[in-house]
Parts: sequence; structure tokens; C-alpha cells
Amino acid sequence: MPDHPKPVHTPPTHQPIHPLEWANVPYFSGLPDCTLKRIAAAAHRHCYQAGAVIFNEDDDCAGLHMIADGLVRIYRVNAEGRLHTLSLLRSPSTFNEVAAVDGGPNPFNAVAVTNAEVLVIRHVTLLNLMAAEPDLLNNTVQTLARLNREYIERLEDMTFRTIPSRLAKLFLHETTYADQIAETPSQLTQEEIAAILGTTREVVGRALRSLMNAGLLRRKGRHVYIVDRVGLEYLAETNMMPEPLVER
Amino acid sequence: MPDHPKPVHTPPTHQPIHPLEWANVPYFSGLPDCTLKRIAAAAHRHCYQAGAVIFNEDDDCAGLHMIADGLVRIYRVNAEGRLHTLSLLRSPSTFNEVAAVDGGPNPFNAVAVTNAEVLVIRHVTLLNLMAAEPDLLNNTVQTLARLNREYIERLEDMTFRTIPSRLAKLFLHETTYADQIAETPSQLTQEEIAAILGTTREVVGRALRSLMNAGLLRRKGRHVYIVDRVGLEYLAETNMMPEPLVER
DNA sequence: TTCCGAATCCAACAAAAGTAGCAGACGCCG
DNA sequence: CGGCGTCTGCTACTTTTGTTGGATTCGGAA
Repeated sequence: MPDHPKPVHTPPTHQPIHPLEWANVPYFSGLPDCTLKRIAAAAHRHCYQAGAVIFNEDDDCAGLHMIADGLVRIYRVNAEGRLHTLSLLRSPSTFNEVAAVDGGPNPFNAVAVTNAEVLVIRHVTLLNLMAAEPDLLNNTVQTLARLNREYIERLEDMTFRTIPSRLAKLFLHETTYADQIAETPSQLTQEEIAAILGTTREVVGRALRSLMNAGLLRRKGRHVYIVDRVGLEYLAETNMMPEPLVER
Repeated sequence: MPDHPKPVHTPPTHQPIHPLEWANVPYFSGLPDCTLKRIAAAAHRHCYQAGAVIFNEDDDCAGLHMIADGLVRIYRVNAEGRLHTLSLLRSPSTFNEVAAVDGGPNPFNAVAVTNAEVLVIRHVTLLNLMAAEPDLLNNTVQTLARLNREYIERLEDMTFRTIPSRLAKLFLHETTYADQIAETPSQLTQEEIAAILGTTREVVGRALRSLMNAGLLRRKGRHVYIVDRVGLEYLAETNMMPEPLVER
């Protein structure tokens, strides 16, 4: 449960990402090996137990974070204590680029969902690295632009889409959320899905039921499979339940 | 009205911004004069009649836009044709930084609300400028980071705040929206407010009524004044209508 | 002035989302 | 094996938001 994820005893996989493998992360893609090594050398290593807080929103800039191992939840909380999960990130990924770049307070909270190993580069260190490595500076610009696009799309989801529609979209591109959910069985609880969609567990339950009634999903025991991908796409785009498959 | 703003006959003020005055725009703040001049020299000038489309979302990258004169609406549209106004920008301002930087499709639509004069720098030109002017590159990074923060906050508004609460927030920091709304009379129609808040005109009407009933706002003829700023802040933060003033 | 259209007001209704409570299924741990 | 806690399923109810349609006010154009 998102609120304060209880320690899940996930065995640490302990295959820490080799510096050169960071090239798979968008932020570092295309960087020459020497730059990657310099970045790795500038980073501090932190280990978190499952459920541990990595940093809180509005706290002083925590710097650039790179997940070497584990799963991390990025989220915001409102006055009434409701959560909104912005993303679930697996290694290798980066987060908190915005604060790392402008030195301002962290724009969201981060907790380790599983045991996690994280590399951290402080704000000033990153500025120095960027000054010394033009390629890194360039990647920073592109990364920030991509993040902007993601937030704009997210904004559109919240403004225009109904909850069944958002749920359909979540099933469709599960990749965004650490492919814990897919045509392969969902590993996310309804509560977690609710936090991702910005709603409550009960509403997610209803939406799941309605998607199953409409023949878009099917339950197999505890798991849910995609039956009608095209129908899900239709729902995600139009907010309208598609007609049953036989009629299309 | 946002849908297709009809030509409002605003007399062109025609005091085109002098290159050196661009320093007031966050994107260009702190840049040396020579850089500003080089930027100005690289820009193409476009004039739009009130209501004219500047560019559409998903169209090929339209480049960096700088408003020299006039008012511009940035918005998105969903499948059912509903609008969401992301911002109303006056000169001097910049927009479409994201596409200008990554060369991807425009992430939103832009139309001229009044007659407008806009300077445009194409994607490749901007890349060249950034390569040649380290200060500009640095400002680009900071601007993209700031935009990210704005979108994150916007996302929180849509996820967590009720419509009366969003309306209260709009009245409070009118600056974001071209201070057309303020303790000074609002110039925005309910329809325009609805597009900003991501809802419909009628709902805005109700919310306005309830804020007036609660003694937070007061109508003077066609205009609306802020009566209880503290109450508005309370509503904006907690989603709850404050008790009438006398009880506080 | 009169006419017309835009903006608003208002009431009734419909749909979506949030809330509350409880029972049952399942897996984990003692 | 039994107990406990989490996750889920389900029903009923409330609140918020969206939709519709008609009346009214206002300001500008003819």
C-alpha cells in the first residue's frame, strides 16, 4: 500500500548496474564511455530498505538519483492524505532531474518499494559535470523536454479522461509503470492502481468490473488478462465503452 | 470564447518589444546584450489577426515562439471537442520551448486572442544558437526545469482540487493568466474560466455563486472582487469552504 | 431608440466519482 | 492447522460534476 509501503522482503538481486550499462537510460543514452565513468565516479551510493523514504517533496534538493537496483515510487500527497503515484521506476532509471538541475526543492516524494540501491549526484556536482561534458548538457535538455511532454500528457489524462478510460490506458502501456501490469497478470493491487489513476480503490474496483463486463478484460483467478486490446484503445481514446466484440 | 476565438477588434498597441527588453522574459533573463541581439536577428517575424491559429498540436515542430505584442492562448482539445487552456500569455513571453528544443511535434495548440506579433526561431536555428551561446543553453535548461515544475503543480490541481478550490486558486494568483482576473474586475468570461479550470461554463457559474454565498467574492455589476483573500487561500489549500468571516 | 447576440442566471436532471461498511478469499506466519 | 491481516467483492448512499433548456440582463450595432 502506497501510504507507507511496508517492508516487503525482496531478496536483493545484487547485480549492481555497471557504469557502462547506464547507456540504456534515456538520460545517458549516447554518452561516450569516458563520460559515463566520470558520472559514475561523481555519484554517491545509497541503499534503502523496502519501504524506506528516499526523499520528500519540498525538502532541499536531493540531487539526481539513478536507480541501480530495485523499484522506486514517485508520488505526491494532498492535504487529505490521498496519494498520487506519478511513476513506478525500475533500475536502470533516473529521477528528480528537475531539482537536480535547478537546485530547487524536490517536486515530489520518493520511496523504495523493494530494497533498492541508488546512486546520487548532488546539484552542484551535476552542474560541474554538465559544464565539463557538453554531451551530458545536451542530454539534460532533451531529458527535461521529454519529461515536459510526459507531464502534459498526464495532465490531459486527468483533465479529459474518465477513470475506466485511464484504467484502459494503464493496461495498454503497462511499460510506463514498471510492467507490473500487463496481458500477463497484474501484480498491482487495486489500491496501487487507484493511486496511479488518481482515485480510490473502490472506484478502481468498479472500473475493473465494468471493463470485464464489457469483455475487454477477463479474470483468471487473481489475475487479469487483456481480451480485447482494440476495445481498450477505443475506450482510452474516446471515454466510451466499445460495443461488445461480436458487433464489431 | 475559446473554441474558435472570434476576431476581437483590439487596436494593435504596436510598441514592438525592443530586442534588449527580452531580458524581462525568464527564458532570456541575464543574457548579455550581444546574445539577445543575435537571438533577435535569428528570428522570423509573424503577425496574426485576433483569432488566428498560430500552430496546432501534433503538427511539425513550429519552433520557439516569442510574443512581441498581443495575447496568446495555449490549449489542448479532447476527442469530444472540450478545451483545456494551459495558459494565456501576454508579451513579452515565450512558448513552445519543448518542441523547439527536441524538434518533436507541438505539444499543444496556440491561437492569437488579440492581434499579435510573434517572433519565431526554428528548431535547428535554436540548436545552433545554443551551441554558440553557452548562456542561452544554460537558460534553456533552467526554463525547461521551471516548466516541469509548473506542469507538476498543474497536475496536482487537476488530481486533488475541487472546482471551487481551483477557482479560488485562479483568483488568488491571477498573474499566471494574464492578470485578466483579479481583485480588479475579471475580464474573463465564465466560458474562458471553465476552459482554464478544465470544466464547463455552468459549473463555473455555480462555483462563483457558492464563493459569493460564502462571502469570499462579491459582485459589483459585471465584475467580481475578492472580499476575503484568506478564505480563498483556505479553500484553495483544503478544498473546504471556510466558515463565514464573522466566525473567524 | 430598438434589435440582436453574447453572457449570464437558474432550476432540474443525469452521470461520474467518492464514501462507508461488511463479508469472503487468499496467503502468510506462527 | 488456525488465526490474522491484506486484498477483494459488493451494495447502498452522498457529493460533485456534467448536461440541458429556458429566462434574463447587458452592451453594441443598426
